[in-house]
Amino acid sequence: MQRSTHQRRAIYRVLEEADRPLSPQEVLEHARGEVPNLGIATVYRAVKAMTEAGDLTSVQLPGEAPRYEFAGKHHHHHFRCLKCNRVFEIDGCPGGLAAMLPEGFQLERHDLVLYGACSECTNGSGV
Amino acid sequence: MQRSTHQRRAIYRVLEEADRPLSPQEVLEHARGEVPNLGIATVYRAVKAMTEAGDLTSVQLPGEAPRYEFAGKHHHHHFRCLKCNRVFEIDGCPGGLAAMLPEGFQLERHDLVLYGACSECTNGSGV
DNA sequence: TTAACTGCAAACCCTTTGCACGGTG
DNA sequence: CACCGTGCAAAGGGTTTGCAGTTAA
Repeated sequence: MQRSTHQRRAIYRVLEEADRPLSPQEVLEHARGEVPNLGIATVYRAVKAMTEAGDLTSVQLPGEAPRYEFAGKHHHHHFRCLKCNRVFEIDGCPGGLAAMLPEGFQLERHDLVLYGACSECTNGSGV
Repeated sequence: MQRSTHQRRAIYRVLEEADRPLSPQEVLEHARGEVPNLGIATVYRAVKAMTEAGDLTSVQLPGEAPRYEFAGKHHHHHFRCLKCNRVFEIDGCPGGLAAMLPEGFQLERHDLVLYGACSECTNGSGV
């Protein structure tokens, strides 16, 4: 079993407090508030271990490095802001995807990623 | 403007003859049939230039290296068969995606990837 | 002719690994 | 006390860049 160390608790807490998937680099920057000497290698090792343990899942957007969020959430998708590059969770899910498939194809799962501007980056249109 | 070189014509032809998106490495391997000393750097530079010129588009599936295909196709998505790993184009597109966004978010574009079994791999269920 | 293109190899970036020390159980 | 976990730094793998020679226009 895994040990509960100062570093891992900090990493866990950072992911817990963020309401969005974080990259290892983002985790490092946030967690250094608690553990100043935290190394990036430790973050990589921790998220890998937590993912294998089932506590985290990796969120992989096309062409981008993996981000991590807590596992066990309800089915959801992601939105990436093209200005600040942060990734947000989106609760909705379009229906009728199976109807898009050709004859004989069977749908098992799907990934949907929306791109645009988040509310903070949408200046001048209502924030 | 770009020059028409032996290497670029070979790279172009390889992508033209393939009926699926190719990775730079795959392009290199195929194109070396015509240009034995072709370097990987040249492939990267060529696909980058052709993409910027609008001749190619990159196809990026989550967690996978980018592949390239000819641009100018109609808006479409991709289906990857979990058994044979081939990627197919899907013509349909779900609507109402903007409605899934939180207040103040603006939708610009989206990526949808469907996973499952293609008709050839759906053995025992009607093929 | 001349400036873009190419091949090679080194540089880069992100991620992983090796090692000796520190801390958990 | 035994060993896992950590930080540092070096190694890896894939992509990009610098340079001098080549080639298209």
